[in-house]
Amino acid sequence: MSSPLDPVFAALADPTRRAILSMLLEDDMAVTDVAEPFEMSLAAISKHLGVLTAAGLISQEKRGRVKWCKLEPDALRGASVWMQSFGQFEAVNLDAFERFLAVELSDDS
Amino acid sequence: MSSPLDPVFAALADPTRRAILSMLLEDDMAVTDVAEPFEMSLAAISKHLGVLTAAGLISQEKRGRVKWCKLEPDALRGASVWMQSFGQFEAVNLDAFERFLAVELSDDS
DNA sequence: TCGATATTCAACCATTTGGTTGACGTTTGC
DNA sequence: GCAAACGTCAACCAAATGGTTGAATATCGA
Repeated sequence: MSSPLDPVFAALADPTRRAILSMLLEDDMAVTDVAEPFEMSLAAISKHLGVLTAAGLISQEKRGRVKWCKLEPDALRGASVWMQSFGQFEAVNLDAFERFLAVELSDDS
Repeated sequence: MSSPLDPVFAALADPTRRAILSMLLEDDMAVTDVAEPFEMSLAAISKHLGVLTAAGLISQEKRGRVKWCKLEPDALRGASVWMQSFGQFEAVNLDAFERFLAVELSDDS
C-alpha cells in the first residue's frame, strides 16, 4: 500500500524542492528568501515547502510575520538506508548481508 | 530545470515499484512473475516496469516470448550520492534499517 | 492608524500519473 | 496449424501535481 517513504521520495523527485533542501543545508531561511532565486510565484514555493513539510524533510516555525524553514535531515535516513540496501546487497548475497550485519553490530558507532 | 535524479526519485516514490525492486534483488524475473503477487492488471505492472526502465533502475531483455527484468543497482548511485551530501548518513544506521524493514514488509500488499 | 511586508488560501488550469479494459502481435507446445 | 501464454498498445478515466492569479490574513514599522 503505502509507507512513510512514499512522500519522502515523491518530495525529492522535484528539482525545485531538492534545490530548496540544498539551500537550507547552509542555514535556516524565511519563505520569501527561499523563493527569491526561483522564477516562480511565492505561492508556488509555499506549496513546495508544504510538500517538504508533509514529508518531514523540513520544519516550519512562525516567528512574528516570518515563517522560518529548517532542514530535518533525519527524515532522509529511512530513504538513504533503503537505497544503500541495494548497493550493498546486490543479488542478495546472503553471506555478504550477514557479514554486513556482523560488522555493523560490532561497531559501536 | 531537471536532472537525471528526477526519474529515479519519482520511480522510487511508488510502493509497488519499490516492492518490484526488492523482488528483483533476489533474482531476475519475467514480467508475468513480477506481476503475480500484485492485485492489479499485468498492463499496470508493465507500465511500472517501463517507469523503472526509463529511470535506469532495471533493464529488460526479451528471450523468446519471455521478457526478463534485471535490477540495475548502479542507477541508485547518483541518488545515493545526492543524499550523502546531507551528511549524517556515512554509515548505515541499523536501527533505522530495521524500522524500515518492519514498516515496509508489514504493509506490503 | 496606516501602509508595507510576509505568507497562505481559493479557484482555476494543463499535464502527469496510476489504474482499467480490450484488442493486438509473438512465440511456444501439442 | 492452432490454441494458449507472454507482453504491449491504445483508449479511456479519476485523481494528483505543479503552476497561475487575486483576495485574505497577520504582523511590523513609522
